[in-house]
Amino acid sequence: MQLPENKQLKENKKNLIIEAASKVFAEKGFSGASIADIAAYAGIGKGTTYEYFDSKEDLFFAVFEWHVEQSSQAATVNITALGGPASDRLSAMNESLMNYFVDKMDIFSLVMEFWAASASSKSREHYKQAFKDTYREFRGIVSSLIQDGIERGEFRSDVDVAAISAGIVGTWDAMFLQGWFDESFDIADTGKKCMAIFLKGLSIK
Amino acid sequence: MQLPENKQLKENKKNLIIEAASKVFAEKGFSGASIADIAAYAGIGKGTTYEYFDSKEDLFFAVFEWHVEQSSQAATVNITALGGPASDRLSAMNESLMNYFVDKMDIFSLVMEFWAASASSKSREHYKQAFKDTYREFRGIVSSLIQDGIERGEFRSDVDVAAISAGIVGTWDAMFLQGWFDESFDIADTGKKCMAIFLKGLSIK
DNA sequence: ACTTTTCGACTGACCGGTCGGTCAAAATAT
DNA sequence: ATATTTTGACCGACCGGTCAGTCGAAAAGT
Repeated sequence: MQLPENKQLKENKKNLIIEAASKVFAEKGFSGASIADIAAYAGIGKGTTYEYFDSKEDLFFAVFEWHVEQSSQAATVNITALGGPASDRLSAMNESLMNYFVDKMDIFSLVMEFWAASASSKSREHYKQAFKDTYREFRGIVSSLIQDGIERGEFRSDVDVAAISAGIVGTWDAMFLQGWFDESFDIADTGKKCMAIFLKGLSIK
Repeated sequence: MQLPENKQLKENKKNLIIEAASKVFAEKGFSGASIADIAAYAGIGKGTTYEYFDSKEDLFFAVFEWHVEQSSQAATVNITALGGPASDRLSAMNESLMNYFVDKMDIFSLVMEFWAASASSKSREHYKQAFKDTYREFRGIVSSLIQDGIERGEFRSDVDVAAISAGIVGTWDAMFLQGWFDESFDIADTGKKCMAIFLKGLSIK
């Protein structure tokens, strides 16, 4: 089979470019990074980039999707299988996401570039929609866990599940934002304590 | 007195430019906005802009400081005077900030541009420092309120005040982020409910 | 041989920042 | 009161540099 092999190669090079672009965009921002920079970093010619992506915007969006995919995996890994108390699973999810991002704090600058793209890029609506879906997905996962906890009699049933889910998901953004600006801010520790407060508020007593 | 009147005029025009720049930057982002755009929007010549600001970067930073000032006022107004229960004052602060931003949701795109500037602008350290200070200020205000509540016997004393403050302050960012992407997300309502959870977690019982 | 992929020189649009000229009003002289 | 000079805010044409995207030629693959 040649075609798949061909496709495979294509796909590999595409990923190579995306990873290079990810680094360079993270370093210099969307506007600050030039296609020439990215191509040089990837060790290819400038023109080659355009064999795989139609435009700079297009490449940037591909980088975006790639990272959405990655973090979505970090969120769900180790959680879905596990069948213990809901509070344990929420804590596990919390820890998994914290660790994922603390490890790659350097790419958090990209997240801010993506947010900005949702506000003023040419394809802002495209980014907005993708973020909207992603946040919904994350809130959905948390909601299910909370709902499960309620049904097990672990959590109070008079809480607004959607609101708390938004709060918990939001706390992740919040921790990274504050950690980004302040090196002395302990992201993982503060995140854990915030989760504890949420769990205390949810607890049946 | 001639000099102050002169200064006054200067100051007025500076503000005029800042406000125009604020609109245009919010609309098109830092890179997308041209000085020509901004000058046209302000109804002045391009060259005039440079009588008041050294560079585009400089102007953008002025816009940033202007908004930091504004939101800082929105945070503290109605709170410092009031002497009721700490939980009431926290709720008041929550509501004041929510209302301030919900009213001017359109400028939230600027916030994201500022965040991005802290990551990849030429003067990223400048922005980072300013954000660090601002977040510390906000966390400080919340901390004092919580501390006060603990001393009044309103709140439990075995909580990590700094962590909860970070959580509460972070929730504001979080609500606006999620509201930004999703029109059907009720920022004010969800914010209120999250604050309620935090207060429940803090409550002496 | 010929097809596919890679490449980087080139182009044209764009834009930040400069600068010499203009003009109205303030200061000064008569 | 009127004429003359000085000032500096204001302007936009212009310059120099940058960079996304193109394209034809060279290299690699088959």
